Amino acid sequence: MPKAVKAKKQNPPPARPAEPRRQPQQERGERRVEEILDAAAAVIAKVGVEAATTNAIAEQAGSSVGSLYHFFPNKEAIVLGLAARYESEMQQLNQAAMQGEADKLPVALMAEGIVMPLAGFMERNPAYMPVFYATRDPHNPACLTDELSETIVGLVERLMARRSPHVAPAHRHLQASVAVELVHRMLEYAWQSPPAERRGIVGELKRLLTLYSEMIESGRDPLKSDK
Amino acid sequence: MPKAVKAKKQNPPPARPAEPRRQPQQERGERRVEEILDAAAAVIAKVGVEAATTNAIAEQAGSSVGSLYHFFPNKEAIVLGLAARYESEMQQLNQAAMQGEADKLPVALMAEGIVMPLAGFMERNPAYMPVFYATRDPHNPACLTDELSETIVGLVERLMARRSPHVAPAHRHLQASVAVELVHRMLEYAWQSPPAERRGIVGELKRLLTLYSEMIESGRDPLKSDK
Amino acid sequence: MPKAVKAKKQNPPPARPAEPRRQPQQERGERRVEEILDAAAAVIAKVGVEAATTNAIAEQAGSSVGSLYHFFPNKEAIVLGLAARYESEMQQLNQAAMQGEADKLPVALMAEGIVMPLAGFMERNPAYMPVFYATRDPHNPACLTDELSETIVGLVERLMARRSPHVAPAHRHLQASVAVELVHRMLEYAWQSPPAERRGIVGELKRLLTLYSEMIESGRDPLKSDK
Amino acid sequence: MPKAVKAKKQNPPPARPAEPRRQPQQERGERRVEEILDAAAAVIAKVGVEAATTNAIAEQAGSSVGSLYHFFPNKEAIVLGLAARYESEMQQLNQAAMQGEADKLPVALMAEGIVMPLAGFMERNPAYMPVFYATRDPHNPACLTDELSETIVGLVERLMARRSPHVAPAHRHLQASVAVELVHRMLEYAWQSPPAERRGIVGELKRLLTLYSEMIESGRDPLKSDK
DNA sequence: AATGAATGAGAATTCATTCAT
DNA sequence: AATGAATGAATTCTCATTCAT
Repeated sequence: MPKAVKAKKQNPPPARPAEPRRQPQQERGERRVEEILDAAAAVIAKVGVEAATTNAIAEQAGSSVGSLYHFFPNKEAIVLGLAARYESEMQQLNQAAMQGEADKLPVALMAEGIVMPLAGFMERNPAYMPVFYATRDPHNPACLTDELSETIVGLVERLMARRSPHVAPAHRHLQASVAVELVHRMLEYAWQSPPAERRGIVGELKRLLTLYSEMIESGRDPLKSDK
Repeated sequence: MPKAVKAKKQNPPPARPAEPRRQPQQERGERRVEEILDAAAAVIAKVGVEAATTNAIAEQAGSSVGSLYHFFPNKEAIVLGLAARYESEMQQLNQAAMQGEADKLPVALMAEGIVMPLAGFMERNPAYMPVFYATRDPHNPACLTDELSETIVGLVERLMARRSPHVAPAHRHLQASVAVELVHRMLEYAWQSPPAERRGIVGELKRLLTLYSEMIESGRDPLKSDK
Repeated sequence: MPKAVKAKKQNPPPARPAEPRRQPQQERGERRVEEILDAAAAVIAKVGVEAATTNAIAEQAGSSVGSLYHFFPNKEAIVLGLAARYESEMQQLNQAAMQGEADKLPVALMAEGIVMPLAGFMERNPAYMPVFYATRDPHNPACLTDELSETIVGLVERLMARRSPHVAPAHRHLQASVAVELVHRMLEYAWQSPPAERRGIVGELKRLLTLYSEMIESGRDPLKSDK
Repeated sequence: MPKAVKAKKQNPPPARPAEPRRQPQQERGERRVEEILDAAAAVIAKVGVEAATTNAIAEQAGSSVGSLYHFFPNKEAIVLGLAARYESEMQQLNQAAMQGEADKLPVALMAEGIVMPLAGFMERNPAYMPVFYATRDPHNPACLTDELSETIVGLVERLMARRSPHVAPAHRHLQASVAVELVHRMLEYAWQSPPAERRGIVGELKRLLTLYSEMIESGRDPLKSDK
């Protein structure tokens, strides 16, 4: 008798607000929050988001669960905290890549300037992808849909607006989103692959991004072009 | 001597018993295996791989856990069973798209012929992406690295060999892999997005694939191309 | 392709997680460890080792499974913890029986002094035998081979060395082991028998031990003794 | 809140009669019963009584569970069936050892004649000890208390009656029981020990049995002898 | 008789979260 | 604030036994 499947239900139903239980005002508190996020990143890099237990994170932080729950209302909040931290770092990287001379750079160089810093970021932050994926997974209660990359997409849109002012805004939004996802997901692929293959994959990604940018800036639609 | 005693453990390595279950010997059994996989797909589509419990799957199959474990040694095997089923369906789709006239089709049409059937497949099989992702996640014990897509990559390589015989085999392998992942991951993105946006994303994916194919067949490297 | 899929499995050898639990850090924790062992002894005395469930033990301890698993990595560790506790109690009993005047006591009195305290111990610790047997059963994962009684055998050997210095050490080890097992197993028999018969069996055991000691000390081999 | 521990309860409460479901009259049925017992012995020798599953036994017998349950009402009955088979073999061995010339043999030779055939029996029947122990374990539902060895004890008593007619019958029963258990349990010890040590242990057992027999036949009580 | 699929209660173990100290 | 013990629902998996074919 096929019945409705129960969704996984965690112990009590913790009201979803999930904002940090208190804004740490003392420096010690802020340091602790950072230590916990560092620990969470380390644990998540090792075992993934699901398998990262709050106890493991606390231990890695040289602390105790109880202490951890002083600063975060639940595990989800820790993941979101990490996501927020990553977002702001990413933001800065992207800002750097998309400002000033980026407006007039040849597309190939622009692609290089966007992809390589991100590749470096992923190399340095092995927990980024698991966190990113968890916050995108519609089955995950901590899913952020896309609040996370919206700001980055915004950056890209603005860069595109400067380089290709003729494109309709709605279309531009789509193309910016696709470009952002293209870079993200192919970098994820690169880092899921054996290290020896990464360089090659990243190269192809740069080519893809260059081709896509050329297309946008030229206004050509390859699906219709019969040249 | 009030001490928490350490277990000796680590005896032999019986990880989990996980003995392969007997192949179904009666027709009824084969039907059951299919029903269980169907049920697993339904549950996974609803709640994801991690949250899909064996009990929920059994219930959805109108069966009991015991019966499920009669055919599958553990939950992981169910996911892998689904993956295998998907792979063979995918294989057929791709084979259809890459045979015969695909050799001489214009790239845009070839891209269309590859992307659209896959998009339809994903539409019909909402559990495909969760399963695919789980079997790719290095943190997941059921991770298959890439046995799964190797055969598809092989198909693509052969198509490419016919259309662009000049490319070096090693490079061709890289490009085929990248093309397969591009399609996969961007389709995943499309299906993680609100339905209204899917058509647009799929359109951009077709453009990306077309551009990439053009690049390969023309032998041009956009990273070096003189403006 | 309706096949029961074989799991790949056999990854690394993580048998069971079974990480040794943290030593209790607070006084409360030490108390809990003792309570859990007490509860385990009570439950095992009632239903045996196999049938003693962790939930039953936790309940008997007035605790919860989770708490139990806070201190013991698995059920096996609880049994081993009990075994260790018993061993150290036994050690003390034996030490008392084999020191000082035991060196020159007539064999019959020595046997009395060894057997009776152990009989009392078994009377007071009805879980001893089930635990002892489980830790000796080669089919049991918690089998300790004989680490457990080695220390007791050592005590006996030393007593024998003082009383019968002429015996070759290798032979002495054999005889000490046999004596220890004789006492153990016949006491087990006594406690598996109806209470009314115990006294008689224990008496015969004392006779056997006395005869065996006489034999050792006299150097006579009854298998060769002339009629 | 310490509560009463629930005893392990197997699925339905199968009425304890547990006699073979049918007396196999056809030869084929008898052969099947024997095959199943052989299979059970093999499996039990490998994994022990508790871990021997009915499915494993059926498979080892080249049969199916269903078939197995045609001949035995439950697992317990299989173990008891094995026990009965062993008992009758043992009986014959003992009968051979205790007849005719055993009446006048020197004790050392009598001990030899009793111990060695049993040692050979245990060597040939590695499932004997697990089965024997299971049917003696008061926590085991298949516990037979001592119906099993009663007949053997009877044999010994009769031998003793012929060799030492002066002993009071009640005392003789005790001594016969103790002698039987002595041999049994020390042989069990020998077979739980590494093969290299067995010969030595069996030798000591023969000495013990000889000493005990000498004591009985001489009427001397070593606990009182001050000689 | 034989086969093997079906059942489901029950066992071990985990882990997010709370609470006493 | 910090610590770590306590909780217990939830999950995976087992296995004796029954049943349909």
